[in-house]
Amino acid sequence: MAASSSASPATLHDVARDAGVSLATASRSLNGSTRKVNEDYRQRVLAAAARLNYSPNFSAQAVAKGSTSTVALLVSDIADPYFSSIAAGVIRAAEAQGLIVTMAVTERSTERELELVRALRGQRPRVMILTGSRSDGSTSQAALIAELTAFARTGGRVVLISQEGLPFGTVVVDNYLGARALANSLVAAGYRRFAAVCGERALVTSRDRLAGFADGLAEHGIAIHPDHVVRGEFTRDGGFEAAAALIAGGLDQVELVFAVSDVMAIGAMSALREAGIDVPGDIAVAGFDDIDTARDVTPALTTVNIPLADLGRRAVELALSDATDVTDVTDQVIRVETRVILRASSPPR
Amino acid sequence: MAASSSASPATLHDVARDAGVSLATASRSLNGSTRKVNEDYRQRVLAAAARLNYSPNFSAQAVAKGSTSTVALLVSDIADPYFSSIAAGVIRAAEAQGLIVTMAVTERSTERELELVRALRGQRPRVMILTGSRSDGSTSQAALIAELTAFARTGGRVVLISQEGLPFGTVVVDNYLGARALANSLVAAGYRRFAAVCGERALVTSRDRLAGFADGLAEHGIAIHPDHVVRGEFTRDGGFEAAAALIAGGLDQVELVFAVSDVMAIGAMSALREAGIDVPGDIAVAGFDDIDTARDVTPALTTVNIPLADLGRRAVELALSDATDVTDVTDQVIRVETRVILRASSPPR
DNA sequence: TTCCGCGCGGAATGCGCTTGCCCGCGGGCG
DNA sequence: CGCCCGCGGGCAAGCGCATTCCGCGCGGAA
Repeated sequence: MAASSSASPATLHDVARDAGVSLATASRSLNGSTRKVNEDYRQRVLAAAARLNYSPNFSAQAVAKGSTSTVALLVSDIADPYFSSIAAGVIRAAEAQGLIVTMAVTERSTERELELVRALRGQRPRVMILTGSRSDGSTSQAALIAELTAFARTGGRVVLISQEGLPFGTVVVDNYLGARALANSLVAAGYRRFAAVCGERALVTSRDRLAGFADGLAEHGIAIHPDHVVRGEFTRDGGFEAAAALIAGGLDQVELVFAVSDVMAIGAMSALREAGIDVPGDIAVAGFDDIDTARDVTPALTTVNIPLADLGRRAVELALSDATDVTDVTDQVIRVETRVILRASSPPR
Repeated sequence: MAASSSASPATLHDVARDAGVSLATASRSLNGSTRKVNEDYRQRVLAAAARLNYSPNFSAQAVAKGSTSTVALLVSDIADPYFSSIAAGVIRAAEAQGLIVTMAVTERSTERELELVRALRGQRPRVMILTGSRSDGSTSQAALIAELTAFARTGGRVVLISQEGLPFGTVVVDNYLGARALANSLVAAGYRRFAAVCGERALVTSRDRLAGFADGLAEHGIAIHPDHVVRGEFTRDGGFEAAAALIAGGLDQVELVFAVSDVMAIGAMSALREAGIDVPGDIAVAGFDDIDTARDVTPALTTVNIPLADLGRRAVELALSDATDVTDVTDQVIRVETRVILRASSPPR
């Protein structure tokens, strides 16, 4: 006692000595290998481990067996409910398999994403899950793919969430179809004049949703006036600012504002409220994602449901499923369904 | 090419051979040790590394130098904005120091928390950050402390967020004072009759906030009727149900419902709304935490601000600050300030 | 010209652990 | 009664890397 300051952790060697057995036996007792070990010995080892408060060194184990049991997860912004829900799904599924999750945040920068992938590769994770919308036209895109490919070729599994077309396992949301269905529902509810709050032009997700929505409207001969399509960051504040711009530009007869994500929709609602515009009295709003808070804002937000936690869960399942030591089953695609949810923010007209 | 399937990653050895230098030189070139290495050689090594797409094996590095550069973070529920904001702060601060964050989720179970701490110890993280309210009276509490102590004694740093009294570095929020200040502000705003929506009795955070609030009211000779203190899970749904119970029990002349957390407050607001009770027309609401969505609900939620991301940031700073190889500077306490934020959910009466 | 010291590359050691392999022992079968 | 086989303990060889120490070569001082 007392000497306290910073001893080093007990090693397997210590345990073995304390139990009076060999290293091999200690190792085999503690994580049951294929080999059996005499129950007496096993108990002795377990007791010694407990006595010494032994905790196996994962790094050493990883080095020795040449594989880890970690999952690396890359998200744009963990404070964003969209990502945190997905992360929750990933973590839950991973922990169920005894895997540990390491997480990194790109802050929506593709350069940073590349850096992080490079860094995470050093962990030799079993699985690497990337989420967040791809931006095409990014210069680091090619480098990213190269890095991921290198990782995959050395036995790593890559799964992308919500971004199609890359040669890896993928869990996608049908943004286009979901948005189109939403548009149809809204037209059926009596809306005719729309505005849209979008993310930056390069963001595939934003673009797909806008396209789906526009096409849905087009089926009914309705178009969104170009002036009524505004853009901002793919965040709550981006939605706020875009909506503010929209208001400043004059919303004419706009009846409903479609925001390409719930967080943007919520920002937009705040902007409308601040401008003294009543939602849904003066103008209706709809979003996309069905994040938890969508039902808690007032009026509750009409949106398109995505089973977010499921996205995460299925991503790890997809990653782990591959017993198939494959050439290119690697680019499997799981498509999850969306569902239009009409709430008070878009009452029937 | 083509052979594709699962080669093993390039090792430092490969790089050294490819560059025609020794292992030592390669190592020194790639992560600049104290020793200098001839610029020519260095370039050769760098080139070889790039050519082979080399990525250093962190596990091996960890084993070799006997220390890792990871931070382990334990939260109750990553989808809860309270925790995800803290996590965001932790991750940002950790990444700024070149540390990798591994995350685990306790799902509010103390047994699970213990298991996870045990597991995470195997990672030999530099720092372990636990967040989430302590529940006293838990049987695993002692075992948890033992585990953490063992970890700390072997050189690990433990930091607790928002839970006082344990012999480790701690970042605390003054829940009591914050709630008391809130009570004072609300009384000043003209409120006199209160109800409270709380978490389970054992949750220290919930208890402190309720106590502070009650004492704040007591300063003005006001008390909360025991029937008007309801309990539920420390979640959005818990708040919803507790408020529903409150409503069912009859709210008499209650003017304001204080929920001990914003998520519970938001649940409570939903319950009130569903019961046809107008907020704040019929009844006002206040919460605690100032999560992002507090300002986006309607009416915007009166609450007590906690700089959540800062909590995370300061936790890692505290953990890393200790150059002091100490006996028990380890139980340092950083106290962060709270700030009452009055919003539309509690207009002056 | 000789010697010493310094700068820097390389061989070797070790980190904590897993696992292939050898070997001793006991039991079943011929 | 002897042989063979299988069970299971232990030895030791790594896993990929950092780091210590050794030694070589070169430059400057005497």
